[in-house]
Amino acid sequence: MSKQNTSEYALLGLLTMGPASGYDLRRKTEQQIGHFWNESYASIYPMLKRLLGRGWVERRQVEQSDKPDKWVYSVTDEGRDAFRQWLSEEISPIPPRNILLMKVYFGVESSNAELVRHIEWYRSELTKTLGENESRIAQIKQASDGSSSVYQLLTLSHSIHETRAMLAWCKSAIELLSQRQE
Amino acid sequence: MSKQNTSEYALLGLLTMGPASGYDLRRKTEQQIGHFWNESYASIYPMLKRLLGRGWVERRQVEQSDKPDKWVYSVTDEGRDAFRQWLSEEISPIPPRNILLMKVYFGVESSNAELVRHIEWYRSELTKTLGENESRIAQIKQASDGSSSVYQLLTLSHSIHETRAMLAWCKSAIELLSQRQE
DNA sequence: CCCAGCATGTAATATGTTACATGATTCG
DNA sequence: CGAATCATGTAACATATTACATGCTGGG
Repeated sequence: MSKQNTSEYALLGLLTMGPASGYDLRRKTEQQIGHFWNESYASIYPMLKRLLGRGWVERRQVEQSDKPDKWVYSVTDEGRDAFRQWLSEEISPIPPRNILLMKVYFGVESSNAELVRHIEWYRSELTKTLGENESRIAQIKQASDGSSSVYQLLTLSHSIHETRAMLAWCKSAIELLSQRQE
Repeated sequence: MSKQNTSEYALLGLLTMGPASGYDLRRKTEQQIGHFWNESYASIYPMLKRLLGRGWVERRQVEQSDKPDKWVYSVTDEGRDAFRQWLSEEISPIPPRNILLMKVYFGVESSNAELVRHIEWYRSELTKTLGENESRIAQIKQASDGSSSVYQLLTLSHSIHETRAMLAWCKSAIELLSQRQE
């Protein structure tokens, strides 16, 4: 596993679920895998070009009367093989990066009021995330055929576990910092 | 806040706690803030150079009889001001990237046994992390003067909350995937 | 003498982000 | 006609990772 290229595999994975244009992929990355993977949109077209070059995807032009024409990409057999191969490979951990915790860590240089302000911002972000993920789960459960949605639900459940834990931490951190005299 | 440069502030922050050489910082980033921030070691020296250029740190050469000579860096007043300024700035969220969840999401292309294998690897990583963080907490509580360690403890508590939640998810995910026929 | 640890760096490569550039079509 | 959405891309910049390169010192 010399190179990661995880973002390329993200696109490839989305294409295993059905053909899509670059523009489609742009939204799908956000809506479908956005809660655990972010895509830099500017690199979607270059990545598709590379995938084409490797023969992992192919594209055909689709004319549309109501909208501009578009290129629709789909996975080739080699692409699907490569994707499955990647799925089976060992994962190398992504090191953490949390700016909030850095500001907390260096709290002696700051004030407790300032820290509480940051943590409250964090809490509001988390609350938003939690709501989004809970409504996604509800949506999937309604529209579910029952089988392939298990995996999506598992990823959402992961995010919810994580978010709830972070919210609990926020609560205790805010309480602690508010009580303390500086 | 045009640019982030959070890594530079990480170094600056560590230097507000006391002078250190590049080599020291290399270990400190790992041991002290490693659980929420990773540093690419290759960039420590270039970053220190930039911090020097801005007048945020200064350095003096320290001769050592038993070890090679070294440059010891310390924060200037301007550096401390810049750091405090940065501490007060609003945080912009770092988008998530979780390879395990990507492999779970595309589980239909894989097998449940393979997924379980990945999740078990993840669980072992988490267990290791949890142990490390718990022993760090124990260490700090022992050696504590009681005041400035609150912030370190808070960041560790965050990691522990997070890790425990992830472990709970692993358990339920493994149970679910093991039961299911494919 | 060799290895481990201390100490500082560079080069090459890969990856990611921001902003910009262009143009079609539909709807109000 | 102007705004919104669909659609594809590039250029410039910023950042990160891997591997390499060098040299000191102490201890086995």
